[in-house]
Amino acid sequence: MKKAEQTRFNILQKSFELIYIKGYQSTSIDDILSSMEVTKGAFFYHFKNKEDMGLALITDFLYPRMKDFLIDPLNSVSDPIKGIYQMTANLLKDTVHFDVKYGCPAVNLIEEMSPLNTAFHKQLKDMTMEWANAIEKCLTRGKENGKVNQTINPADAANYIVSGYAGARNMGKILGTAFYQTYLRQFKIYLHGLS
Amino acid sequence: MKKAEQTRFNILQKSFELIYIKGYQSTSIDDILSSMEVTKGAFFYHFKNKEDMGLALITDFLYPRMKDFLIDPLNSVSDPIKGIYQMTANLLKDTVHFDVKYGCPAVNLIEEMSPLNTAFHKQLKDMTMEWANAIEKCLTRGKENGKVNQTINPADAANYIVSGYAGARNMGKILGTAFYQTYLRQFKIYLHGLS
DNA sequence: TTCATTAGATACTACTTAGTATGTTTTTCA
DNA sequence: TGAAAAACATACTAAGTAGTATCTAATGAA
Repeated sequence: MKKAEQTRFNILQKSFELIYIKGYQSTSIDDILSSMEVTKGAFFYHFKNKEDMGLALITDFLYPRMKDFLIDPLNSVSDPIKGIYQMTANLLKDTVHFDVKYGCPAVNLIEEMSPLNTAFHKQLKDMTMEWANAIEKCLTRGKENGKVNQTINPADAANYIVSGYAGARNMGKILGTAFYQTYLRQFKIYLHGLS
Repeated sequence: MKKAEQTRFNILQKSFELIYIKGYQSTSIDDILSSMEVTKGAFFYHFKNKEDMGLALITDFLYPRMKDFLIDPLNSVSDPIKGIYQMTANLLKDTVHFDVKYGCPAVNLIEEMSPLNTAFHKQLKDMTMEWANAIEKCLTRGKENGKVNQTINPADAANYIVSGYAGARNMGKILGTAFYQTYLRQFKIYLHGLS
C-alpha cells in the first residue's frame, strides 16, 4: 500500500473505532485527529467532508467485512437451518470485531444515521439487503433440497433473521453476553419452525 | 398542573420530540429552547444539567407510557401467545407515538446512551426488564393453564421477544412499515413454537 | 535534475456548545 | 400587603465544531 493510501486507511480505521463507541454525530474530526498522528490538512485532502468520510467507512470498512464474514460463507452452506444458526452464533461469539457493550457498528449506524441522511440510508440499506438476499437464497436452496419447509417465505424469513440479529445486539447492550446465549436458544425455536 | 410544573413538562416534551429524531447527544439545549418559548434560565432552573433532563425523560415520559401501554395490559391477558402477539402488533401499528423512520424512542436511547453513561444504562435496563418481567409472568401463567409448552423457559422467551421488537424497529428504519408486517408473520412462527 | 502534482501541515474563521453569573419577575404564604 | 422564595430572563464564557486558506514537503514522470 502506498503511503497516502495508508494514511487514508489509518484515518478510516481510527474513525471506525471512535464512531463505534460514541456514534457518528458525536465523534468530531478533532477527536479523530487528536487520537492519531494526522493533521486536518491530511483529513480534508482525503475526504471532502465528514459525511464523505462516514460513507467511505461503510463502503471500505463495513461492507468488505460483512461480505467476507457473512455473505460469501453462506453460498457454500448445504443445510440452511444449521448454516444460518452457525453464522449467527459465530457472529455473536466474535469478540475481536465486536464488544457486547457497544453492539454492532452497522446496526448502530442504521439506528443513528439511517433516518437523518439519505446517502447513509441508501448505503446501509444496500448493504443490509445484500446480507438478507444471501440468507434468502440459502433458504430457497433449502426448499429445493427439502431441508426447509415448503410453506415458508424465504425473503420474509431472511429479513426477520437480520432484524433478529439487530435486536440481539441492542438487548446485548443492556444484558451483556449472557443474552447472546439466550437469544441463540430461542432463535433455535424459530429456526425449527422453518424446517 | 401548576405553571412551573407545566414549563418543566413542556421542556421535556419538546426534548423528547427532538431527541427522538436526532438522538440525545446531537440534540443541543439551544435546539430545544429555540424551538419553544422557554429560555436557558428556565431550563437550568428545572434541570441540573443536560444529563439530568435526559434521565427525567426516561422516568417521566418513557416509563409511564411503557407501563400504561405495554406492562399493565399484560396482567389481564388470558392466552399469552395471542396476548403477546396482539401487544406487538398494536405497538407496531401505533403511528401516534411512533414514526417508522425514527423507530422507537426507548430502543434508540438504549442503542445510543446505554454504553456511554451508567445512569442511562441503569434506568433503561430497569425499564426494559420490567417489560420483560411482565411478559415472563404472562408466559408462566400460560404454562400453568396449559396454553404454553412446558419445556420453554419464560424468562428466556420474554427477553427474546423484547429483543425481537427492538430489531423490528431497527429494520423498520431501513425497509419501512412493510417490514412490520413481515416481522409479525415470522414472529407467529416463533410463537407457535412456544405453544 | 526539474517541476508539476500529490500529500500533508498550520493557523485561522464563523458558529455552536453546555453551563454560569446575575439580573428581574412572579408566587406564595405569614 | 409585604417580604422571601420560586420561577424565570439575559448576557456572558470557555471550549468545541466543521471547514477553509495558505503554506510546505514529498513524490514521480519528463
